Amino acid sequence: MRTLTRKGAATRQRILEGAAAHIREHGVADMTLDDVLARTATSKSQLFHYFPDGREELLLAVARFEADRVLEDQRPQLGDLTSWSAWQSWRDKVVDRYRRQGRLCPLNAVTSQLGIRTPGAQAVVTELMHRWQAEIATGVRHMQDAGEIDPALDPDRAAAALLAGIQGGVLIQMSTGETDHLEAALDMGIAHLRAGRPAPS
Amino acid sequence: MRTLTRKGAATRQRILEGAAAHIREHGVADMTLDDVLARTATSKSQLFHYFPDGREELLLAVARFEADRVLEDQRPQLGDLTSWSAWQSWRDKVVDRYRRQGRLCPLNAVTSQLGIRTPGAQAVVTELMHRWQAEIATGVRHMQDAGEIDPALDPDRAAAALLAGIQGGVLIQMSTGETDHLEAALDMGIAHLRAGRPAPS
DNA sequence: GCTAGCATGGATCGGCAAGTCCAGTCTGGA
DNA sequence: TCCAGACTGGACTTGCCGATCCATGCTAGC
Repeated sequence: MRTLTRKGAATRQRILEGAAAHIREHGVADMTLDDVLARTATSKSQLFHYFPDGREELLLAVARFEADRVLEDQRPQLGDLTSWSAWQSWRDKVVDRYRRQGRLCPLNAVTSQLGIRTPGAQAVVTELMHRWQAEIATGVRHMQDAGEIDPALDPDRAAAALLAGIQGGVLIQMSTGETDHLEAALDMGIAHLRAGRPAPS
Repeated sequence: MRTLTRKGAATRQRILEGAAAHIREHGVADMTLDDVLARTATSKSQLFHYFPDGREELLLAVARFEADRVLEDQRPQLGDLTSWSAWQSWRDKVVDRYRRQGRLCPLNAVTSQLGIRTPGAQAVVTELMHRWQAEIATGVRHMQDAGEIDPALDPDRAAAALLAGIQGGVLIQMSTGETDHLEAALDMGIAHLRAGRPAPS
């Protein structure tokens, strides 16, 4: 696997995306390697050719794939939280993204399947959370610089709380199918940011 | 299984708690029925005698078992959120509970394993969330009656947001091992409740 | 103390799915 | 054009684990 021909890279990608799609539709516990092969018109030797460690390596690759999507799906709003209307528009995008996704969170599914024994999976999630939180915190700092948020507020801690609310909202949605909690958490988080702002000069 | 003798009930309970303990230690994917049997000194026929639908029924029972623990572990504080110091003490108890529990959340593990195809698992979680949210909302109403929280605030929505923060904080803890997000979410949620309170007469 | 039916032990089955292997094909650089 | 090595197909092995079954112990009410 040192060198991949174009054809090889395409096959690898097809397997990866096929696995991701299957997981999004049926969950990870139901995913068998043969399912992926059938869906992607590939054979077992190919799968093990591109993912020598088999199922585990494939799942980890899916986790990375899905983790990348999460932040991308919030662009460009996430990187540009420089006005209250931008925050609102980001909030709407997040809600919409997860509403579309439905009850199944592929990333949570994969990581909870890989579990403790695979530190790699946790690293993927941890890094995602750090990047996500950092981007939110940047937005908070922007608003502080603009005098819209109390400068005494700790941006990282505020971002952490907001991120936790999002994660929990999505988690609850996985059971209830409703985005009420996600929306409430986002609205409360943003309201809290606005509440403590200095009086307009 | 219509009637259980005392001995039978004890065996059933032993299997249930053994399974729960194994899941808490090793995760659900690693749990095999033989593991449970070995740990509880029982035999396969007993397991299927008390859980005729086998693994799935056992996991569902574990989910219920763990769900009950969650709220019980927050007593008596959760049922008595009638002063700010009570809220703070509840907050500390929640953080402490999840810090003890460590990276593995048995309930999340079990439900994400049972997944979509078992509506029962989702029902267990959904009901837990409803009860939890209702108890928090009751606390909010108490504080509103006491004039400590803005009466214009929607108690259910505030409770939903706070609950989402908790869930997300715990979820993030499962990857990072840290309770920072959980604490930030709780603190922000409670701060938000206090922030909008009417000026003391 | 008898007996109906609950409780237990453990051997065995059956199937599934991960992973291996080898034989054969295609690709691209020299 | 040639060939090393990348790519592909699919049968096969292997081991695990959920589930079944039946023979045998035990309990509890009468």
